[in-house]
This record gives sequence, C-alpha cells and structure tokens, in this order.
Amino acid sequence: MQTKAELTKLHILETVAPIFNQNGYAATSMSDITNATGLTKGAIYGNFKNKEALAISSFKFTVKKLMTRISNHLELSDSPIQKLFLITDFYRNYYDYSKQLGGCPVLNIGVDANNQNTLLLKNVKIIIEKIQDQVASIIEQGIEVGEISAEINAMQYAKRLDTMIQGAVFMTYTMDDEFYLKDTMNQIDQMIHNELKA
Amino acid sequence: MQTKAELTKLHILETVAPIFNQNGYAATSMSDITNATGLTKGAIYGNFKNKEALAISSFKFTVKKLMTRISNHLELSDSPIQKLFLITDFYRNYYDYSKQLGGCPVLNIGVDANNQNTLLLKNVKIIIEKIQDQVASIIEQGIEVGEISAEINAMQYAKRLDTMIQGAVFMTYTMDDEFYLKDTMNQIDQMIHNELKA
DNA sequence: TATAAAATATACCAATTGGTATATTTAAAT
DNA sequence: ATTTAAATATACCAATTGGTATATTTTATA
Repeated sequence: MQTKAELTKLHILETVAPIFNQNGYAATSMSDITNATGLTKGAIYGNFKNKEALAISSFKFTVKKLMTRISNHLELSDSPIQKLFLITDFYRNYYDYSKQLGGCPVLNIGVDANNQNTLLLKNVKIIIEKIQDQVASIIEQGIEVGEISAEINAMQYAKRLDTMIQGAVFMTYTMDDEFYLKDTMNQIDQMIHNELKA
Repeated sequence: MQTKAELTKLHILETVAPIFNQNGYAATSMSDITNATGLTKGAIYGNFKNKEALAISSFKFTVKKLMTRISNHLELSDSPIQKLFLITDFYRNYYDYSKQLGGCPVLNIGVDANNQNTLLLKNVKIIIEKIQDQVASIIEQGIEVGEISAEINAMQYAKRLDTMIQGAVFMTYTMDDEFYLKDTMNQIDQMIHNELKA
C-alpha cells in the first residue's frame, strides 16, 4: 500500500501538472499551487525541493500519462505499417484528449522553457528524442518485415512525421480549429501509402 | 521628421519586442523593460497604457518587420510557383534571422498567449490568417497562370504549408537543430514539384 | 527668450512573489 | 497506548510585482 506521503505527492502532481502545462512556468505561482491542491506551502515544499523541481516532475508526470496512452493504442496491431496508421489515428483525437492534460506538454513546455529554464528544456529534448526513436524503430521493423520500402531513412522519416504532428498540434491549439490535426493526419496517411509502402 | 516621443516609442519597441518574444508575457517584468531601455516607468507608461498594451504593440512590431522581409524576398520573382520556392528559401535561413527577433513571434506568442492572454492570442490568430491568405493567393494566381494544377485547393494547401513550417520552426528551436527547418523545406519543395505543378 | 505643453523621472503604493524556520498535527512502529 | 518520526500547517521574510500621482525636465511655439 502507498504511504500517505506518496498519495499526497500524487495528488499534488495530478493537480499541478495541468496548471503548469497550461500557464507555463513563470505564470504559475506557488499560491496557484496551494490554492488548487488545498495544501499549504509546508506540504508542497516538503515533497518538492522548489518550484523548478515541481515543474519538472509535473512535466514528466504528464508525459508518462501521454506516452502510456499512445503505447497502449499502438498495441492494437502487430503490423509496423498498421502501427503508423494507429499513430495518426491517435492524433486525430489528440485535441480533446490533450486538453485534459492542459495542452500538449511537448509543445507548451518546449516553447515555454526555451531560453528560460535549461533543466526543463533538457527534459523536453529527451522526450522528443525518445518519441522519434520509437517511431523510427517501428519504421525499421516495417523494413525488416518487408512492409516498408528499404529505401526509407527511418530516423529522417520519424523526424518528419514528428515535425508535421507538432506543427498540426500548434496550429490546432492556436487557431482553436481541429482542421489542422485532421488534415495533417490525412496527409501523413497518404505519405505512408505513397512513399513508405514497399 | 519624427518627434522625440515617437523616437522614444520606437526605441522602447525595438528594445522590448525581442524580450517579450523570448521570455513570454508573464516572465517579462516592468523592471526588465526599464533596465533594457534605460528608461524609467514614467517614460514607459507615458507611451503605453499598460504591460499588456506594450506586449501587443511589441508583437505587432516584430511581425511587421518579419512580414516586410518576407514580402521583399518574394518580389525576387513574378512567377507564382517561383514565389513558393522563395518561401522555402526564406525559411531555410529563418533560424538565424528569427533569433534576432527573439524567436518566431507566431510560435512563441501563440503558445504563450494560449489560455493566458485573450487579446494577444487574437492578434496572433489574425496574423496567421493573413499569412495563409497570402500563400493561398499565390497558389490561386499560379492556377490562373497555368503553373499550378487546377485540382489544388489553394486555402487547404496554404494551411498545410503553414502547418509544416510552424512545426519545423518549433522543432528547430526546441532541439536547437536546423535539420528540421532544412529538411522540411526540402520536403515542401518536393511537394511543389510533385503535387502542385500543372 | 519666455511660456505652455509634452515627455520623462522620482517616489511611492498595496499586493504578491518564492522560499524558510518553526510549530503542530498525523501516521507508523513498538 | 506510547513514542518517535514523518508530514503538514503556520507565520514570517526580503524582494519584486504592476501601477500611479506628482515632480521635474525637455521640447516646441510664440
């Protein structure tokens, strides 16, 4: 069973992570945090060294949730090329889902932390690399299995897909219009059909 | 000739715009502003109603500079399809150029203002629409002149290009790696050749 | 050059910032 | 049930926040 402190830590992260994600680091104050959690500074600073450490834990907490959800979704098929279609399938509904998280953590914290918080930015970079490695790995498996053309540079293609997805997420949020996500996913599906398929 | 006040206003915007762009609204304090400009609060508040008004003026100032530069670059050719290639040409060097502006204003302020500053966000939306209208207009002219296939939906395609560009800008900044911008521009050039050309 | 007006500087405000030392409460182990 | 340790609350800190009223300086006009 979890100790009381562990439950408190979880409660803090569950409450605070979306706030940091939505507002950004500087725009989130410690009183925002105590108000939202219903806890006092004693409880917060007892569980986290300082504001920055809490922000980093919050980012990791949100990303873990997100990555788990994607991973589960990708298990719906064993075929590499079908897994790629499952990725676009996932992001077609990403606007509604990520709103619960306070927005896309990679986009929000990536922009927010740039030239502001080195440690936080470092964590974003690591996550982006991890995501791209996973997509590249799927493509490589597709090549091995013969589903995907051997001409394809897996890592380059993974970066391309990631770039397009992040662009679509940014546009959908900024314009408050799901067209961008939907259309970009259609575009990627076409790319998979026309460029990737063996 | 410009009055002293107009010069001061210009000096404030020139100095402050990149700071707001780089740090974001909340992370930029009035003392950051007075320190950077060498002016006092009296001068700042005498020229701008409040912090928000200054942030909005700063955004507009940066965007105007950026848009003028793009427009000038596009005048290097009269051919619509060549103008599209000039757009990718421009963004190939966008990392170095936009750093002088404190980053990409559309990306930075778009993310920063989301769910934070309604007025600022509204201004970002207007600029994005303006950019897309201009690209769509170029494509339409290409169709009229017979350079671009009449099958193309100009507005949809303009949005696609914009989405890809913004994604590449985000990735290049977050990963501090120009590969994303360069590769995306190559990809767009290929699209122009393969999908757009009549 | 004197005067009016515009522009800028100074001094101040209450409220809030992130953080800490200590007091109190709560939970775990004997 | 008592003790001990862990967790949380309270009260406080100096520094900074955005903003304002007023004083001073600078500019333009006559």
